[in-house]
Amino acid sequence: MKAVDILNNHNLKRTSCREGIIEVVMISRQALSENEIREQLVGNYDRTTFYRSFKTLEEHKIIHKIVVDNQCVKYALDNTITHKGEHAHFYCNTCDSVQCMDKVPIQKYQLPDGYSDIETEVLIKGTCSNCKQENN
Amino acid sequence: MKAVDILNNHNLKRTSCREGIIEVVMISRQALSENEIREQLVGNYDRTTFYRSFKTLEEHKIIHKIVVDNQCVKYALDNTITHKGEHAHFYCNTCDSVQCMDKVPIQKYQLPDGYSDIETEVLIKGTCSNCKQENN
DNA sequence: TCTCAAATGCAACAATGATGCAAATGTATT
DNA sequence: AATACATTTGCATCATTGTTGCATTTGAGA
Repeated sequence: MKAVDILNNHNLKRTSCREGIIEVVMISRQALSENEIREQLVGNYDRTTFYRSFKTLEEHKIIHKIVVDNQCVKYALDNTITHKGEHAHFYCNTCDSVQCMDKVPIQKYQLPDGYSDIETEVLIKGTCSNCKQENN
Repeated sequence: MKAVDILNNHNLKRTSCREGIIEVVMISRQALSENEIREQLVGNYDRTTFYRSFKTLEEHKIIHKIVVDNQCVKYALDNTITHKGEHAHFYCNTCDSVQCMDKVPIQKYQLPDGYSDIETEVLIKGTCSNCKQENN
């Protein structure tokens, strides 16, 4: 699926900023921060445009946001595009990267009476395979 | 355990700001934001002092931070004080409250080869028991 | 090509995280 | 109880991020 098709499917205008963001996020194996995405984009966009593009893409479930700590926000393609289901996220303490763990499904949690869950976010922090190798 | 004792145990100076924060957090059944804590404090402290107090208390594992979305940060007593172990957090979409689910332990996730986990954060979003009742 | 809603760029503001430094304060010692 | 010193505070200041209003520009259908 191409970025343009995704935009069309969602009745979103094809603007170079949106198209660029989707393409960058689609290629990357890791979730990317706003700045990491900006660096890989061809055009130069105003911060507001960028911000609003993220918001739009997120609202249409084309990308999803992963918040590690406050002040550390990353974006990745959404499940509805990748068709890989709900998954845990991994944050590497060493290289600060964030990855969608497509093979690690979210487990079910039993809540006390009266509580109902709609969505569960799992963030696993540790050392990624890349950084582990470097220690050997 | 009193706030003063906690500070002493960690070799931290007993300042009214730190003492106040611990007391407020200790009493509350819910995790509280910076502003919610400030409102309940007697004294009036500079924002920087406040910020640095949180940082110190967090570093000494007296309180812990729960990040819901970026821009939504709450604080609660840490496990090392409550002795209740690692637990999931619950965020109520309706009333915006955050609670430590002491009875909901973190489950183990099987990671791909090469990845090692140090810590797992689980945030369950939904409707809390209070808000559910109100719908009846 | 024209039209119009939608998106962009710019200005501006709020909230939050963070640091340097002088003044004030907590605590151990005398 | 007074002193001394390291720690903490308050203030100024700055960077980053989230957010909104508005005039201009642009995408896409007629």
